[in-house]
Amino acid sequence: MNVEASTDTVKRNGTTVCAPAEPMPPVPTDEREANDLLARLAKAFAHPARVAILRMLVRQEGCIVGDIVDEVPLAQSTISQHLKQLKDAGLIRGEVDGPRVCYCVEPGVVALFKALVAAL
Amino acid sequence: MNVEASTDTVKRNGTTVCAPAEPMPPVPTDEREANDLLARLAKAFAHPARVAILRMLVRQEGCIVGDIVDEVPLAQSTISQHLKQLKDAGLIRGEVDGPRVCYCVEPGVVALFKALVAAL
DNA sequence: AACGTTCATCGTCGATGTACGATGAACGCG
DNA sequence: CGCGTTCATCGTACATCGACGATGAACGTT
Repeated sequence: MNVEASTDTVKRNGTTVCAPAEPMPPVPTDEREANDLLARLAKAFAHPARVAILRMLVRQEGCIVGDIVDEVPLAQSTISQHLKQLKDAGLIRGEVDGPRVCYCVEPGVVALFKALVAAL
Repeated sequence: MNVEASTDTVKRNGTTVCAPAEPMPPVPTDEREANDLLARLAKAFAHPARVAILRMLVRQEGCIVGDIVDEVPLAQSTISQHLKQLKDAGLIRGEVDGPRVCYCVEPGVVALFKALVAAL
């Protein structure tokens, strides 16, 4: 059976939305801490698939894993691994929605990354 | 014989300066290219030592490898490897200065990285 | 020409990253 | 309850990273 049950241009995510976002964490004053943090966040962006995933999440403000699997040409397990890396870096958050999982950007952490890069 | 020949608070880099900088490369219009490029640059920042090195270079506008080896607690060969990665990413440029090598930031590429991140 | 200094490269080793298929856990539905 | 869907995790295989010491190449100095 196909996924197309209700409409023909379904986006799986439907109405799933995210919990309220956290505020932006502070930029470390200590330079070594700032370096470590920037490196950790940069590492999360160090793969094209993860950049693509994060862009998707930024665009549509919450997204089901299946949507990502449809758009990124990688196996489902591989995408799940990339999502885990993004989550471990604090850049995204996953919320269970029945049998599915909705991933959302953590805008504060993205803003922190932008701030760290802009301060280079 | 020590390096301290002329002054006692020597910075090895002395008067070594960099060639004029290149302008900022264009931000790719194709999203996949932008993702690849951002991932490639982010990977260069994905290690604290490389962030520290780049910060040094930004601060003092041109730097001798020995200065970096003095400030970063890693073996000389390891630092050379990190410099190579930064160079391969296009973020820095090395110019031979007698027996030494002066590394300089490529400000256009740094600006490109900032632009790509800011556009997230 | 011989030497010391400076830096890059090589070889090695363990750790981590990336990809996949297979399996498992959680959930809604019939 | 049994079943299909959805996603995470496991196990595996290969590539790359990150660190080091040792060696080599380029250069200035003596």
